[in-house]
Amino acid sequence: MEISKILANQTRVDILKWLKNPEDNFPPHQDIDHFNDGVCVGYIQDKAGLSQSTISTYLNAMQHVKLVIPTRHGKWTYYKRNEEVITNYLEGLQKEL
Amino acid sequence: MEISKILANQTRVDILKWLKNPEDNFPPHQDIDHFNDGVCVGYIQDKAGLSQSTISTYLNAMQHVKLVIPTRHGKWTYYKRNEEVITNYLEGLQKEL
DNA sequence: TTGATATATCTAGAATACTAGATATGTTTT
DNA sequence: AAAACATATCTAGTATTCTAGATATATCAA
Repeated sequence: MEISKILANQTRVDILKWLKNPEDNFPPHQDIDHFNDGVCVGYIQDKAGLSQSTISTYLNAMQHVKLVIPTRHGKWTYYKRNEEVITNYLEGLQKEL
Repeated sequence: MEISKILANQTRVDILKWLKNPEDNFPPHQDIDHFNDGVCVGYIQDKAGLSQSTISTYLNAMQHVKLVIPTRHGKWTYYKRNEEVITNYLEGLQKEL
C-alpha cells in the first residue's frame, strides 16, 4: 500500500502520533526502561483498541513503506518512527501540492 | 469524504497540481482569456482521461471539503484551488505528524 | 421552443480497504 | 521437550472507494 493511503487511516496516523511521545502515551516496558527502539505491539494494540491481527497488519504496512522501524527484542517487536521518511514525505507533499 | 482520503487518490492530487499552473496544463478557454476562476470540467476530464461523471464526482468531493472553489460562467463550471484550505491542511499535517 | 452542449446526479458492478478469528512462527521459561 | 507468550500471517466477510453508463438539469444557440 502506498504512503498516502496508509496515512488516510486515522488509527495509523494516531499510531504515528503516539510514537512521537511514548512516555506520554504508553506504560513503561518491563525488561527495557526506555523507548529507544519504540513501543511493543501489545501496547499499541491496547491503546488503539483494535484486534491484534489488525494492528500487526497495520504496522507491517507502515514498515513496508518505512514509516516505522521495527526492532526485535526477544519475544517482542518494538516499533519506532522513521523521522527521516516522515519528514521527507511531508516536504514532498508541501512541494507538489 | 474526508480530506486525507480525497488526497489518497492520485487523479485528485493531479488535478490540484494541474490547477497550480493552468496555462501550462490546459488549452486556453474560448470565452474567457484568463484562468482567474480556474479551469472548466471538460478540460480537466480530457487531461485526466476518466469519464465525465467520475471527474464531476471527484470535483464535487473536493469542493465539499473546500479544496477547490467552483464558479459558474454560463454553461461552464470553472474550478480553482482554494489555497487557504490547502495551506492550512498541510500546516496541520506538519504539526500533528 | 427546440436542439445542442456542459455539468451534475443516480445506479450499480468491480476493486480495494477494513477488520477479526484462526492458525503459524519465533522466543522464552520450565 | 513442552508450555506459555508475543507477534505474524492466512482467510474471509463487511464496508468503502472507484468508475462508468444512463439520466437529469442548466444554459446557450437557432
